[in-house]
Amino acid sequence: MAKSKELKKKDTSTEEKIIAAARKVFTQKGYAATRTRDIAEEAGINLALLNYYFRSKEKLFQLIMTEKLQQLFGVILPIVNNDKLTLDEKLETLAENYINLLIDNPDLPLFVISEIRANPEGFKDRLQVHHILRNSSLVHQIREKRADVEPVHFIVSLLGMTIFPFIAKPILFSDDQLFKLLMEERKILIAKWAKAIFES
Amino acid sequence: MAKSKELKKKDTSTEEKIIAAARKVFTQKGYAATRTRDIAEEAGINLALLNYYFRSKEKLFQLIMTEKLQQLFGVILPIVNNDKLTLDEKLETLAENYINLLIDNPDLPLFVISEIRANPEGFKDRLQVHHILRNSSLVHQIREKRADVEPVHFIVSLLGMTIFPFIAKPILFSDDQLFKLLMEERKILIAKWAKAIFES
DNA sequence: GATTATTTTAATCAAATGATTAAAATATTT
DNA sequence: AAATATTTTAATCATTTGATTAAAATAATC
Repeated sequence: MAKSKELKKKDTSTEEKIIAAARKVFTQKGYAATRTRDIAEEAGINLALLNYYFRSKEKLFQLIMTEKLQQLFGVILPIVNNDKLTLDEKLETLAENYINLLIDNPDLPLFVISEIRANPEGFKDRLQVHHILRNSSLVHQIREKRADVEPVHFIVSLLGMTIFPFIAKPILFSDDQLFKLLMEERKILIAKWAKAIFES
Repeated sequence: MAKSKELKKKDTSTEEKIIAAARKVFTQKGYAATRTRDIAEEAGINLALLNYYFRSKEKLFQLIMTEKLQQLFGVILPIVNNDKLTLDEKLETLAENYINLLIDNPDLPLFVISEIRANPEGFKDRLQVHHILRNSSLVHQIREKRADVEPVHFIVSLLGMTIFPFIAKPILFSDDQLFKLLMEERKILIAKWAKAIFES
């Protein structure tokens, strides 16, 4: 059979079960409030096995954090740096792709921000934010269009309109279904509004 | 003497010192990551005395949380509900007052959101959000102006542009002095941009 | 200066939690 | 079926952490 890669073990390996559980618990409760016992239970295995696979809570956390940072920046960077895209195209693509990502990972922003805040030293270098805000293709295009306003203001507004609803979700929205609908609507709205801001 | 209220004790009472320390540590690290020993140390007293004044970590936390919720909504409600203010006046006042509040309390939004997320049950009722989003004077004015778009979209954008920079501060901004300057600038920008969004 | 109130010291608890271990049980492979 | 690998059981450790206690020390008040 052509599609037989490695069907030797179960559909999801134990390691994967643990990682999936860690992903869920860590992103939901944060590092400090997470107990390794929670992760083991969520994974459907016992604490001893968890510590057999990953030697410590910290190691498991780093794994998840690295993954989440790549998710978070993985969507932005290719767009922000793409010289082929016009400013308007960037705005449209960013809103669309970012909201799609956040609909699938609603906990992502609050998790990453909270943990970086709790332990900033460990991230200072790993973040490519400085580049996005100062040297990216996006920044240059913004400067060209509006030399009178610091580009960071525009970018923060764009990110704010996009990310904030997911961060404030626990406070602002109770109906999960409605929330998803609104966020779908929001893709076009944000692109439109971002353009309006540049013209104002 | 006319201005002698109660000069019997020190300039700041022990109780106040503890509360101030709790305010600082809780809002910086969150409930789960805060140790009562940290608070005691920050207050310059010992753990025994802290537990003598406030019988538990939880009690002290509730005190701070109540205070922070009042801060957070105390600025919004009087504006959002004020029928005397036009929509544009509301936008201007909100941006101005909210950013002033956040400059003095940069940790406020991330703290409140994180803790509500960690324990939503305890807040479901205490939040007047539902009213702000559905029945406030602001909502009515928005609906009048733009019947084609769900008002919550506008409000979320306004809040996003205002609050998000303070939430993302640990990631986006390293220079504290520069950050303050940018936020000052932002007051007028947000009001202007919010208006532009309504017209677009 | 004696009395009262406040704070510290230092020891200690109990519970929670991250982590380890060895042996038994179960599943997988050969 | 035998050999090997995986997982569970269950007990146990060492720390951390919230909380309490009684006695001593210090400060404030009368």
